[in-house]
Amino acid sequence: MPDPMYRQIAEDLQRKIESGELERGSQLPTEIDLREQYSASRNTVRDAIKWLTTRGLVETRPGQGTFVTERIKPFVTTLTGNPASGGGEDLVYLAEVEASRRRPKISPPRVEIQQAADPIARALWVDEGTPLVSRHQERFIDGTPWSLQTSFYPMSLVLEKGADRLIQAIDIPEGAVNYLADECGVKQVGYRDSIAVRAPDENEVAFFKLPSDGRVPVFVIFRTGFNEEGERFRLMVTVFPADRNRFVTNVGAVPPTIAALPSAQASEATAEPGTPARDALKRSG
Amino acid sequence: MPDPMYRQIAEDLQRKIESGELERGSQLPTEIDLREQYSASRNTVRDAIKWLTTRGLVETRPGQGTFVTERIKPFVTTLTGNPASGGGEDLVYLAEVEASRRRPKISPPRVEIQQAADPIARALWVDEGTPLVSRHQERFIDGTPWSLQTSFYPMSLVLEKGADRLIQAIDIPEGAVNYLADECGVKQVGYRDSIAVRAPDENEVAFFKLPSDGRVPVFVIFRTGFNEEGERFRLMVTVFPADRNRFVTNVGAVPPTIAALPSAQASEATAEPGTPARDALKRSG
DNA sequence: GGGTATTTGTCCGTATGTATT
DNA sequence: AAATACATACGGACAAATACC
Repeated sequence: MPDPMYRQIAEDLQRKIESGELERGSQLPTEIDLREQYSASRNTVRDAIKWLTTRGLVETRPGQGTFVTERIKPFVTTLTGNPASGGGEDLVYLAEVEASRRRPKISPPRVEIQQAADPIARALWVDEGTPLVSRHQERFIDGTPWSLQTSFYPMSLVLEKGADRLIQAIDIPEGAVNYLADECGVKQVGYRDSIAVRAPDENEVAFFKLPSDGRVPVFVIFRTGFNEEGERFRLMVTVFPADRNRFVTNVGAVPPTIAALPSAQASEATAEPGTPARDALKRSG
Repeated sequence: MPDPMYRQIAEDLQRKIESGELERGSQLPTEIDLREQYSASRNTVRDAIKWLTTRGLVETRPGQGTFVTERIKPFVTTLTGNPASGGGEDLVYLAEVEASRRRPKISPPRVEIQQAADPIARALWVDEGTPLVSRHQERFIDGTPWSLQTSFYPMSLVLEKGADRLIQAIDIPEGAVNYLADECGVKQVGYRDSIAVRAPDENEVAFFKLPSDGRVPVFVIFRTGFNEEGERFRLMVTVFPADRNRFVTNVGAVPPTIAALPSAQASEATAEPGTPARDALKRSG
């Protein structure tokens, strides 16, 4: 039993895209042209295009046409670092981005005092309603939006430990983890990252300029920081668009990251981890 | 200027779902009913449902109806472990799953000899065409498909180091990394994980029983193993459905994982990392 | 800036097929 | 076998965005 017609059209176009017959970034025939090519109605052609759109193969631009999507050069973030300096925080972020010859930018933080709500309270192991400081920052690379980050700290750090700079809407250049260690004696001896993926919400679609149909998911990374007593004193929630980001963790003795070697950077940073898995499975399936 | 009608319908239904007015797993009114409720055509109602479907809020079942999607209890995999025992491989996988009182199952491996193709050759730093052993396994939890894993080893390990069991289609119960260390003196002193997300291919849709429109992405984890000389001797590619998996990495001194404490497991394992970020952004936006 | 042609987006109505109960 | 509900496919009309003259 053959596939429905819109699938046949979509798969034929997919084949042309993957074979290179339709080049990356080039424009597809208009819906009217495709209607004639495939002897189908315009709505059926649109269903085929929608199928390709969901899979990220093409994108439509009102008033212009339908285009084969370009490959985005991914940015690689290393999650394992030095726990005492906050690994993956501002400092590491800036160094890592500059090592790959891109220009980072961080917005000034938006600081708020909140009452701990359910999921955040649970992650920090505090009761709901506990006062928290939240610091929210937008991060850019080469002018394009890259991540949204919100960090949460118990207000007790400010009230009892004197961490006044946490409630000031000013960037902490040396990193909040270093600041807390140096000024307040609260040392981060370890952290745990939890990595998940979900559909973006409206704010994220707008900020990252993602397609409004929500087909591009976002990474959500929860970083819980532990002090010397094994207590949770910090939660950092960072959201990254999944189409332009990779994450790396190193365990044990591992040679230096490729990104640290500018000359070799192009070779691995641009390798798309998606493709080989698919190839491997297809070959062996 | 208001949104198009199908968006208004979709957002009204979304509100009802998130407010609990429409319960998880319950059936929505039929398309005909919705057509009358909202005074729209059936096609417009279908556009609204499609919008909700793309975001994973509802699912349609031909002949039955449209249903609010149930939340899936995620399984958490720890990526950081003991490099010498393969961290995150069979042994750790089984222990971790059993600690959370779920029943794991691993298929016998499908073993093949391949010539290294582009992306895999690059990850292993070998020339294209180099002979490789690939070992492919399907992994299940509680009978449901959980991951697809393919490991690649240079054939030189078999030919020169005598790692004969790599080319036998039999599971290596102690783990391939332990086997290579004990039998062949090839010790894994570290590994690097690369984490990406992409749309599933047809094999993955079929195996994981994902919705065929490809809206549920998959995690792809590349694990590159390094020996004492800092050489890459192993590549493991694992694919997980993104809707039922989370990943955790621990850095520095971190208290034991929640999953290791069966009583407390429910509290954090079921916390959805997606929600708090969204809440946080909404509150502060 | 304005007007026009092109292209995709939205919305309608209808008919028929397919899966499930 | 019949009823129900979603899936596919067609055709038409107008709106909105964009590009170009």
